[in-house]
Amino acid sequence: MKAVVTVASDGRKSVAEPCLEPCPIERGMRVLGGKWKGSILWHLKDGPVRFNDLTRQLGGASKKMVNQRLKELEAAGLVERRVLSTRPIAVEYAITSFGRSALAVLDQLREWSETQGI
Amino acid sequence: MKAVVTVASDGRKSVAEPCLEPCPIERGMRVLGGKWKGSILWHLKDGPVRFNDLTRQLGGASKKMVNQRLKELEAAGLVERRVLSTRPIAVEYAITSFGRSALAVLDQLREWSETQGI
DNA sequence: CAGAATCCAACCGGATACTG
DNA sequence: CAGTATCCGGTTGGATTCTG
Repeated sequence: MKAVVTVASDGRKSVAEPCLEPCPIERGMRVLGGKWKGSILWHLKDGPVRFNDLTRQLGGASKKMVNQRLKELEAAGLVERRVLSTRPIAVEYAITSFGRSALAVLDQLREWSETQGI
Repeated sequence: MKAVVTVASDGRKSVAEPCLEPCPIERGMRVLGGKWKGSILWHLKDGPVRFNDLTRQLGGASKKMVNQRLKELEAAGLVERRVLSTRPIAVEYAITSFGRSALAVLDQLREWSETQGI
């Protein structure tokens, strides 16, 4: 079994062991599912967003929460973290091309939710 | 705020408060996302499946787990529970037309997972 | 601004044993 | 067969405070 070690933008390594679920639905859910992850990705589709802006746009998610999910998304390669050299520091998060490939799925989920009145 | 009270097949009431998230992605995820929920739905697409069969097919999910998720899916109207009058008792779970409407989303998730090698 | 650190209650989910 | 009951360690996530 080969673990996937990812080096995040802050230099720390995270060990994301590959999801061994036989069901592709389940594997996909582990990446896109869960609280906030899909929404975060969705909110980045029109361009990079700053950390605090993102937190506010999600309305109801704590900073801690958003930060955790962002790290997971970054480790999975769906999102990119960029530090802007300003004072005070600004950080923006951008969706990667891989992340963008997931938007089709999310868009259908959005459509489903809306047409079904969820 | 109006809570949605559902009466399950065992007669017990469950109070599923409506998801108030402004983001449709998030609302959809609360219904389809989370561990095993998508997979369960997916495994019912070709016809009703018995409880123990389902548990085995998911491989790795405990009975307790599957049962909980099934109750949630039933409360949300995606799945129907049918008791077959046999000895010993048999129970099968079938996907509803509403549940079937979600299969398109799940199928795209499956395709995404597979093409992206997830 | 963008987090990190800490505390803590609530929930989750596995294991096991039991039931009609 | 299809659950329920109980125990229990681990994780989650909110609130709050602190920092470069």
